[in-house]
Amino acid sequence: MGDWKRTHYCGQLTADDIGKDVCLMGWVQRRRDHGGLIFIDLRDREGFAQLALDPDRDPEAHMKADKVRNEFVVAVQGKVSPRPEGTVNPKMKTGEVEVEVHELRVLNTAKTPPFMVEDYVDVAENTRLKYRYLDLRRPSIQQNIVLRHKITRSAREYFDGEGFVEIETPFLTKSTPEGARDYLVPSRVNPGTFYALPQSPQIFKQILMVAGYDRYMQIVKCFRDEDLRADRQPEFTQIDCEMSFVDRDDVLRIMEGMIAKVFKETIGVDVALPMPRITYAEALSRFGVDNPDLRFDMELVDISDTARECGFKVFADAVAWGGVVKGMNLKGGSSLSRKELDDLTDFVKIYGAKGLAWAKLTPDGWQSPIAKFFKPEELERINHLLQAETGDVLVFVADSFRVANDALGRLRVHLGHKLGLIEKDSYAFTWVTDFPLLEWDGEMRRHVAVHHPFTAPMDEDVPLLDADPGKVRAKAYDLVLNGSEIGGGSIRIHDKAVQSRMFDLLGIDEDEARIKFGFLLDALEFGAPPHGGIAFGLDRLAMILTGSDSIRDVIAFPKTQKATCLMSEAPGPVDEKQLKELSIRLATRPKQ
RNA sequence: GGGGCUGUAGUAGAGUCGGUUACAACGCCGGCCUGUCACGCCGGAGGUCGCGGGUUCAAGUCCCGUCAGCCCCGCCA
Repeated sequence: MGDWKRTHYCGQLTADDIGKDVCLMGWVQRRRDHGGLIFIDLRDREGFAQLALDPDRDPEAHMKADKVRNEFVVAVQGKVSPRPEGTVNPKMKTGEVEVEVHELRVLNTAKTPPFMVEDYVDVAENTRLKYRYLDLRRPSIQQNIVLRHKITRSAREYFDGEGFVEIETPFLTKSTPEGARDYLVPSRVNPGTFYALPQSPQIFKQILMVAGYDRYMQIVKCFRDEDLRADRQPEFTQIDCEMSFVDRDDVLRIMEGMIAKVFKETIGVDVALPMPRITYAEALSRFGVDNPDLRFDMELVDISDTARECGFKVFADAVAWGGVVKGMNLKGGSSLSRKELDDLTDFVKIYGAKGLAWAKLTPDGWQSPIAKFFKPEELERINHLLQAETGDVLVFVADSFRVANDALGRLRVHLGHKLGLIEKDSYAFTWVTDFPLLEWDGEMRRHVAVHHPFTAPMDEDVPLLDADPGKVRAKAYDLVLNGSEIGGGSIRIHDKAVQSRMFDLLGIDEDEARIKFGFLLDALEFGAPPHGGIAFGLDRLAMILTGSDSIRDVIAFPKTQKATCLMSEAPGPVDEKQLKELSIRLATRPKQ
């Protein structure tokens, strides 16, 4: 670079800069050699600038430009000038100007990249991940990463203004029962023992409340050793909060404000407050899932009462065995072909449904393989319940409450996309409240916490803890955006007796509770304030705000579905010496 | 653990019914070109058809296995 100092970003040059002497530094996007004149598109974080190298004006710079190739790192000094009449490029932000280069320095050469560093090239994901540093140079990914920064900046600003204190909690901590599989870290100093990387800072943030910090927040990595999905990585980031002396409504109100500020400051969208709320029970009943996508209608309708008496054995039996029959009206869906309807049947089978009954509403009534099993008045009643009109398609699942809701709920979202019911750039928020506290686990033959073991039951349901634990509702809440759970939290138990009762119900005996998180139980006995909090999934929030289909597009260095990093080749084998220091012997040799 | 999709020059693709030397595009290399901007024109190089096995006179193509990437189920308090 010599003594050169960059004066401008490439992407920020405008007509206002005409006449200025500038120094730019960046990467060569493309070189266009006209025999005489050479043009170079120079790229940096902020965009592109066209460099013009004229052999008559600056022969030495022109000669150097002749040797320049894609992705070379180049510095230039020159004058910003208006482009000649007729050569303005309206497609380019800096298309009105160019830099007349007087001097050019090649700061570094580059091998020919394995793929073009451009937005529109379609490259296999494994190639992108192996050369992640090149992929990250692409403008669209850079915009995602910068937008992610804006999210955390806005959130921190907001929380600071609301009196929150950012406090770090340990990564080397203790394995806790319940929840996801832990990532373990062996302790060298204490042979045979392990730290666990936190699945969330849950216990520590509660202890910070006991410690009197009152309002805590942290933007923090969490680790869960579970299988990956398009929106799930083994290490991910939470915007984590906890507050003392608050009830549920306090938490929701303050958190809505944060989300609204983030939306305004990242993508300029005004979020209407307060956000709508729906109970867990209502969400399940109307949408089949606890993360309803409210960008479109097409609600589920329970027709069990009609199905119970009907002549179609599949429906009647399902109800007789304690299940339900639910249906959905695909408004104007008669354009769906027989093949497409069959595909929908395959779709619901993924979620355990045994089949999907369907009926097309023609001017003559039901056109359906199952029409013959129903009396006219039964069809009439079902049509009425589903508000069916000519041109609609009705679909039904008869199964257990869980399977019918799950299958139709997922089908609803599938069809919402397939039938184009979702308006682009729309953001439908809802709080989901009143989750059940506990869920019966048939395999483990005991209750498990729906949220986590520190979630408080609703006051009016506390008596049910003994009578009917499965019926107890929790002071828990999720924030759902466009059908994606972007945050979840609860008011916590701050009373040792209730906490002990909870462990009891979870089949965690006192000794085990003491070993696993006795320190929290101890802390609860030293003046724990009423408290509660929430954690937002930063990655999912960033996905939605950037319109990304994959979580990998909003994480600088993501992992593959097998939880490997193709760039660093982690995880990898370690030296025998390292293992010995850690008192570890391998039962399995790593695959070569 | 299970289901599905994909894998062919550096990149992303075509490759018919199993049949001659595996195509054209972008990129790359060389040459020409003074207003392009996905510059243009001419020429050239570049292949372990993911890997292993099988069927066959003959396999990119068919079969079996395996590996990798992606999507999903299970899992993810």
